[in-house]
Amino acid sequence: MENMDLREIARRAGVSTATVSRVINRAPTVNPRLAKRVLKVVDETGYFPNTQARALVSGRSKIFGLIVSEITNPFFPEIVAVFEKIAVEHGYEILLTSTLDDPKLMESSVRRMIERRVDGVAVLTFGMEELLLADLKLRRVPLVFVDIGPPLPRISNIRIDYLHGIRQAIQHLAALRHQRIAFVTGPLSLKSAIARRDAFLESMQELGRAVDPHLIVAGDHTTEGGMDAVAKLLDVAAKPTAILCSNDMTAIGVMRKSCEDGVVIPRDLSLVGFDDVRLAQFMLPPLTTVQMSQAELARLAFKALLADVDRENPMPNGTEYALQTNFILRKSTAIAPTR
Amino acid sequence: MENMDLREIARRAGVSTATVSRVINRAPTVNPRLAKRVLKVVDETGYFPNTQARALVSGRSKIFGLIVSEITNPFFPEIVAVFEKIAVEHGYEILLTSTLDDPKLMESSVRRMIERRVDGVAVLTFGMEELLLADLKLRRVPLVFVDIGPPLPRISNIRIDYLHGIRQAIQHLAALRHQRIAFVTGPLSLKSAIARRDAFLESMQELGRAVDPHLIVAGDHTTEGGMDAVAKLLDVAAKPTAILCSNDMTAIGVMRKSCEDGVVIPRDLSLVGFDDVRLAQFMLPPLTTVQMSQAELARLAFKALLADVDRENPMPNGTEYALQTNFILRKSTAIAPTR
DNA sequence: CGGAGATTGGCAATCGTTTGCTTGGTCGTC
DNA sequence: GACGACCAAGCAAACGATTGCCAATCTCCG
Repeated sequence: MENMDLREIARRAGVSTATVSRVINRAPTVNPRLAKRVLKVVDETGYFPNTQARALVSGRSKIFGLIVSEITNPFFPEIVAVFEKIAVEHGYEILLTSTLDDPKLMESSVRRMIERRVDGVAVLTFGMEELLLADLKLRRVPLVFVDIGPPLPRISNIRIDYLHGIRQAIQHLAALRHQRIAFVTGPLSLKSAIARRDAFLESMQELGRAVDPHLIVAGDHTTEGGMDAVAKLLDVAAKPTAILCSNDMTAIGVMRKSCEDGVVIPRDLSLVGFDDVRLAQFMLPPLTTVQMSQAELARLAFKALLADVDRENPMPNGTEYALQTNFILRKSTAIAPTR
Repeated sequence: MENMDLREIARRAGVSTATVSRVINRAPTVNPRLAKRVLKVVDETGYFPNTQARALVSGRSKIFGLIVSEITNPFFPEIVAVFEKIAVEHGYEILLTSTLDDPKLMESSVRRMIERRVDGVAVLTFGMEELLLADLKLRRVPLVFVDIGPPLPRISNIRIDYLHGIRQAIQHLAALRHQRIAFVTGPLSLKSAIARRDAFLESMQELGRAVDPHLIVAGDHTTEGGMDAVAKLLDVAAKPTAILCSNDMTAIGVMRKSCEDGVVIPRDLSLVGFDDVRLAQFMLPPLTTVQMSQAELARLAFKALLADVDRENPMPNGTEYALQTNFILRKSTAIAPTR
């Protein structure tokens, strides 16, 4: 029961290991009656094929790597969950690594992926240095990035339309008569953080609004960063009446700090997040935010990888996928306070 | 560069594959000068050993399974992060699966673990049916459970002292003159949910308090469950002035719903959670809770697994580890309202 | 200088599959 | 009735490492 292998199954069923292998892999060339006999033995013995042996000879590990920046950031677990679900449905496992945006860890992540011979890697770090991926590229492993992948065969990109949702958010705030709208950025080492900031600037410009540079402060996509940002913003002479944050964690930090300082949201200050983390709706007040669907992102990433694996002649410039962002109205914004 | 194997390294270094293997595995019997020469070649070629081939012959996959109930519950990502970090430090990878407390998924989880030949499994679902683990037991894979593992060789248990923290919480509420203290349970199919409820009952009894059965309502460890629970509790004739929840997600749901109903925490209602999820401190008001350290739990689980792997003659009744819980005072409790 | 004992490194079997090639048998067709 | 086409099943060679066993070399001492 414990140490079953192909050979043993073959012996018990009175066939060769080749036949058993074919039965298990549903090869069409095997006589149904024989197949049934073999399957019966497989069932009775509780035999499971050894994935490593299989991987060794077939050259396919049936593992996809998934690199995220930080699993404890609530944005990612949802992605992991969906990606895992789909992967399993397709017979894949996932090798999950967190980089914490630390180059050392990125390198170790990539190394781990190569050692385990993954069949593809989804890089959802929103800004990882491409350099470190040289190794992966070299090995012709299919890759999928968010926004930053180079146009090469077997490398896909998911292009995120940050502007769409952010523009809606800004228009919403403008309609509420907010004159001084601040923006808390993410770490500017991340391409995606820059893209969000730029989408903010562009949206403001579209409305003919000048942006006071004092109203753009740097955060780091953590709650702590959000708290620090508020401290800076409310210290300014002309305080903002609305704040847009580069992600929800930042916004949650802003809420927390404002509350401590006696600033009431949304009465005194309107607040908009970004990501639409599941918890956003459970904040008090429920957080208005820009949604970037985590489930959809995971689906696209998997689809991209699966499309490139087994493909003999891949697109020479890779494939592109698009993901929309959308404004979600909840309760953390209100008409601007009159002074 | 791309297709390096032991043989090729051996050829280039002018030695046999056996020697290369020994160098890589730091066998003490190889001449240091030779070793240096081999390592140089390994470095130059960017060679990585093939883990599957290694696993096949050595019988050790260097993978630990990690079964959690739901990765999107903020309690778990922290565990995953710490477990992963330690695992990597020890040369292990992790195979993560979520069961969503669904028997079908539990079975598929176990099957996936066996197929990939994991060297051990940490079952952190807080109440998985033991039945499904029959397969794993049979294969002599080291296992670690929370509270519910049977006393068998290579099976460890992490015993959680729910009572300690919960007793502190109840004493705190009693000191604030709360007469009517309610409890929102988790899904009672989980052993851990039962244990928490029992700890609540025992703590109340210690203080000579009778518990009104109407003040114990069923939740399901989700925010939605917490919201429903409040609806039931505040509908009762003699409303509670304090609520203790079986986990933080439930407490967050309670906060949300209370707020909607105009009940102010902590003025009108004191609230205590359980788990001490990182986000708890960012709630408004910051959530008072009972801490069960996720990092420590992950550390213990890994330690338990590592201790049992490679061990020739394991403890006949398994090993036990203990994890304390502790009361964490924040801002969601206050003196009972006088009516 | 010779031989015992300790090192060092190579040969080859092995792990559990997949799969190209071969073989033996069945069937249809002329 | 013979021949080729076709199908099903088996043989055996990989895949890329580890490791037991043995042979060669070296060391050291009598």
